[in-house]
Amino acid sequence: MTVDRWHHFRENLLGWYRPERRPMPWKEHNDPYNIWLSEIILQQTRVEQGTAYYERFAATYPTVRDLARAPDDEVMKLWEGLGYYSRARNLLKAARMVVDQYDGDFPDTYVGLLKLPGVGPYTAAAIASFAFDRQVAVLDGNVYRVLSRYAGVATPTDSTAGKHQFSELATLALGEAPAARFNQAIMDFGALVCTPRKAACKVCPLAKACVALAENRVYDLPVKEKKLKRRDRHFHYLVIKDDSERTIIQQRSEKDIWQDLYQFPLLETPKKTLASADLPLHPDWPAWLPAGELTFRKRSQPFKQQLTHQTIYATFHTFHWKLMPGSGEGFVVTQNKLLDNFAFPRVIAKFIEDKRLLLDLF
DNA sequence: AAACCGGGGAC
DNA sequence: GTCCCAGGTTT
Repeated sequence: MTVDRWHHFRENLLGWYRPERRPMPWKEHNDPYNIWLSEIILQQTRVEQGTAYYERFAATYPTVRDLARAPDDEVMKLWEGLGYYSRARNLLKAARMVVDQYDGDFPDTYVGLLKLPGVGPYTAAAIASFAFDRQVAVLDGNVYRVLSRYAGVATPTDSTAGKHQFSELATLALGEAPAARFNQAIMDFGALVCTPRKAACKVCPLAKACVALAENRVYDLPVKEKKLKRRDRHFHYLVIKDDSERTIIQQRSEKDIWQDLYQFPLLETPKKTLASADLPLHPDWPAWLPAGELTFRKRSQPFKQQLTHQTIYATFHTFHWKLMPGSGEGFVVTQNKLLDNFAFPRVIAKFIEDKRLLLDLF
């Protein structure tokens, strides 16, 4: 790929770009806090899905100091439903680091930004260029696709060699172009023109020099080498009610999915089938829960929750406990109406929502 | 280098 | 069903 071809790439990409073609609230800002907030929310998340969350976070926490003093549970609740919850934990850690160690000012270099938890190569480049006008190229899923096709590079993008090679290509492509505008442009271009399927090659301003198009390899690029492996998991939740509109929840602490979110007491089994009457025999049945004092009420149909690497089948077993204690080790007794204050995995939030619609519980 | 971490939407 | 999304961290 010659210098001339990257010049052509740059000029035609910038000629194509119109910021208003893909409106985003954070395009109106150039302050690091709003840029950082939007970039964390958008990691592995579609713009359409993340925008509402960004609006809520920006309204609730107008400055990094507001965010830094927010309670953990409140931030997790605001993040509920967005997934990849380590982002929310790192969001708070980073906000507190900026306030405590940087006097409320974000680092203004790529390397400095990389020190913040939850900020990797992409996000550091995005903030450095958008907020501080640094000359660094972003490398996200859109950029991999656009560059691999334009240059005809089949090196797997999820390999170490691929990340290196495409990082160099991105820097070549950027050249001396205005970095913020170029980075916005190439990502919008990947999202609107050079899309994974049904790419708009017939109207593409880069078609003339696109290697993949010339060699009819558009849909063979980019290449990924890792295959997706899935496993099934079967969760049995214990929904325990008493006579005064209370129920029992606990916070997940294991290094597993949904860390720090809340749930009903959980028993996991290798197989889908498990009679409600056999639940107390499960090795993980809580020691603080006297099976003899519980009355079984009903079991739900399995709820299916598809995650990227796991398929969760969740069954909810409802019991009545007449003499429920007020508190205990490792669990929380809460009024049903206060469940709204806790962040739950989607599958549990859906169960609660269903029950409320049926005026059945909660 | 490989595994792990969510949820939703397009096809 | 499969793939992808304004990726990052841990093992």
